[in-house]
Amino acid sequence: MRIASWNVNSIKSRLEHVKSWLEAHEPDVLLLQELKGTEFPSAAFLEIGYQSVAVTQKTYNGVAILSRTPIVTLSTTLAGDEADSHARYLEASVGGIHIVNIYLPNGNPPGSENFAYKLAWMDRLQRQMSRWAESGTEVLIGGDFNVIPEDIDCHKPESWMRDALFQPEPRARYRALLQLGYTDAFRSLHPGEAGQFTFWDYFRQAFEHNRGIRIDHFLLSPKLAERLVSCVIDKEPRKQVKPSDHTPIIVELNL
DNA sequence: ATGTCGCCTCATAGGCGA
Repeated sequence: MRIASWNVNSIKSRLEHVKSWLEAHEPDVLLLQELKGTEFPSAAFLEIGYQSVAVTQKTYNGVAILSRTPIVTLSTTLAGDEADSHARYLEASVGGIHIVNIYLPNGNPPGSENFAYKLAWMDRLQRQMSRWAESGTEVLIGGDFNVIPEDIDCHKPESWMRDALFQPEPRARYRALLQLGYTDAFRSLHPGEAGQFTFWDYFRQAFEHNRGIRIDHFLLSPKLAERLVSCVIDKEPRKQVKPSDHTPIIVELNL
């Protein structure tokens, strides 16, 4: 089973990019983040053989799961805050696999209300992942985590020192997720490999110089991690005209 | 501080979020 994740930075602006990528790669499942609008073009994806479930809001955020087989929605909200109305979480069962798509808050600037919301969101995610670990629920969590896990995951730590994605607090929380027994699929298969990024700023020709960060991740529960075959970043979509600032990451599991 | 996108509106320019 191949599962991909892609922050598209507006599905309206990126519909043709996503469709052509799906037709070329035919993943079983695609997780999308940052849809940026209430309209989701489910009919356009159905035409090319993908069913979909989307959680949307006006202007901001938004996540969707696309699949060639039926999707059973389990939850559209992350537990722990009834007042949180952001469209950032979608939990589903697809082909017998428990899949969670997240768009973790950006949190900039550090020290702001946004930053506090990010940390609280990560605490809620940790509690949920802890419950799954305790109950032995095998689950894959994928998406835009908005966390640069280690120094090796950015081109130059100095450039990200003042950014929320690189602060000690979110990084400590990301490590805490791993300590619960989850595996960072990409890093486990590519230990010590530098220069592997999923996001590059639009400005200053960041992509051309490979000045990026690795913030789109797949975390696997123990038994799924045993089934991990490959995890690759496809840089090709980032080279296209009018690209998203993120590019897809694809994980393969032998089920 | 800046760079560049995409969205929205007290809309055709500017603010916000990323």
